[in-house]
Amino acid sequence: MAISTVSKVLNNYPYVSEETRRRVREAIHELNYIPNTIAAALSSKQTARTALLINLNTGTQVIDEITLQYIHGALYAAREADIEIITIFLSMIAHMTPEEITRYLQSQGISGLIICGMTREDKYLKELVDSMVFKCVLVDVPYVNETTSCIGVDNEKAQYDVAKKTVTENKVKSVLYIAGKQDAFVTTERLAGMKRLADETGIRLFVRCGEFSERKARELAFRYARKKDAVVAASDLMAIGAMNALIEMDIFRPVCGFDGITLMGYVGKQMNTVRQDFYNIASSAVRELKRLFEGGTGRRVKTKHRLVKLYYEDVII
Amino acid sequence: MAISTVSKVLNNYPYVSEETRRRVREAIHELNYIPNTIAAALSSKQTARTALLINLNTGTQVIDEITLQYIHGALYAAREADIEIITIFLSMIAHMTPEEITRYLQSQGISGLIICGMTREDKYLKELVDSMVFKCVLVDVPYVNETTSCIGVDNEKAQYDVAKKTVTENKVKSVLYIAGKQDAFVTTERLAGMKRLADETGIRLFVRCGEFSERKARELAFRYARKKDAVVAASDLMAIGAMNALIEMDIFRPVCGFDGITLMGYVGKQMNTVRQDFYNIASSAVRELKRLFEGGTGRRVKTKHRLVKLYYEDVII
DNA sequence: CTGTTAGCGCCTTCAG
DNA sequence: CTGAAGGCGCTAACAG
Repeated sequence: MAISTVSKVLNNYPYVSEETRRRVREAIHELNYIPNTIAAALSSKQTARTALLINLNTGTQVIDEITLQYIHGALYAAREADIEIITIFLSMIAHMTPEEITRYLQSQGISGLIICGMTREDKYLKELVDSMVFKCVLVDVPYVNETTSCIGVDNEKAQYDVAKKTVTENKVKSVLYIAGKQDAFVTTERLAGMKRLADETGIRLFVRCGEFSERKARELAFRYARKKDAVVAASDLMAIGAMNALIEMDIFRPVCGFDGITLMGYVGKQMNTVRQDFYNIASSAVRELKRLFEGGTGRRVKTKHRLVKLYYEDVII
Repeated sequence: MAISTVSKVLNNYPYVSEETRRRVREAIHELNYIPNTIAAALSSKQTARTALLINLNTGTQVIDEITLQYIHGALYAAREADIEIITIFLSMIAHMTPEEITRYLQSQGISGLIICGMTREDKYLKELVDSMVFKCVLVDVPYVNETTSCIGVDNEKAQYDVAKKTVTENKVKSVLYIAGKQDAFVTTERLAGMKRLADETGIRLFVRCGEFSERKARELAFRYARKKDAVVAASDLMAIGAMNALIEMDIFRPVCGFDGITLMGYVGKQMNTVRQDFYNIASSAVRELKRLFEGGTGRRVKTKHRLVKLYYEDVII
């Protein structure tokens, strides 16, 4: 039995008789043989090692939850797809030049990147992506090139859908829309969804920026919600802020959010929201990266979203 | 210039003249040479690859925050210590037998483990640790053997310290102590700290199990807090629950927690708490593992804790 | 179908 | 102090 035959069995190559295959398996078992991935990688010039680049800029629990779901989804899918992923926090490479980063990653044998939480401020990431040295998948950032795909929910449609549900369920005529951060990628898209809804249904739209801040949203609701029929927020956190304001003012307005996060607290109300399923987005990202590895060209992938009602009374820990 | 000379320069070997060293460095720069970690690992039978095993059993945001801090701290320290870490969620291996897990890890060239979030239910992990195939560092689980160290705050002392602070600051005579889960490793230790405090100061201790649940703690506070001078909880989350109860009952009692997590909400009160610094614990774990790699034997490491006052009004996101 | 033979890119003695 | 040579464990042609 030759070394190479074993290799063929291990890698499920054709042209090995069932008999030999069986005997090899047996021997492997007897000898408690443990294949060495490192050597295999070296020999085959394995080309699917990828780095999961994670931005950890804010330390809020909501972000933490989302981040962790990204990591979890990506690692899980990677195992399924049999590609090796190493996790890297952006803070660990943010001080390096794009060239240094490239070298660092290449020395690790990395040829693919999945980037989560990239913002407009991360110029060096943009350069990294544009150098086209790596196959990239950007999560929640609408940017594409030859070797780069992006993935995320269809923010425009999702915001449209969830707001429409709220609006039609409650015969709403005017809406306070609490948008996200001015320069965020998603803000524009979600706002566009709201505008389309306003055009189609004729509701009056009143837009203010909530900065993705619970407190800010709360203040905005205090000032403007009374005169509107409903509040639509571009994130669950802001929706919670608005809802707290409504409760304090002791008035009822339907509220809807985005994200579908698990929250802790005593809000005790329900609201419509978009569940993005970060876990699934990350695993889709891995699959999309695999497509790129196999020669596919960059494209935009929009994942499905679901609309759910969250009842905050139920999620007290 | 021979291949081997370059290798020597790269690995900072002695017996290379400064002149040659300089010339090699220069050439490396000119040629934009990128060393291949994979090959290096194969050749040197590198022995420091480690797996970070993470338990993700509960999906609460508090747990997520802690988990993420563990991951972050470990990855960061690993980079400093120049050891390679791969992240693995326990859910990905929980269905395997210890033998399968061992094979899986060994085939990846892994010889060290850092285990976060292990509970008494994870029997297969215990077996894995006891097989002594890997060098292990257990985070927050007091168990040690020849090749296994454990690390974490001194729960007994920390609980003692923070409660003592609260007790002496407020001239307390009786305390409601809301303990954690019955069978958790940390519960016993923290309770011991409280008992010592009671013995030393003569305060009356009234103990109930809060299961690490905000809701449960709230209920307990409703029932018992009125007749006590202060509430000490074995976690911040439970402290928040208790505090909410106090607010609803409109009575004041000093409250203290554990963990030092960032919380969201409108509790608007302050409380004493133990800041555990999960990030630091994880990075200490990496350093401890390095010690094991270098031939050290298993031991228990207690990390320092700090006492802090949290003002929840300030941490609204 | 099975076995032989080169490497993969680097580290590590061991002579010069 | 420098260079030549033999692997590390595996894969990938290529001959049998």
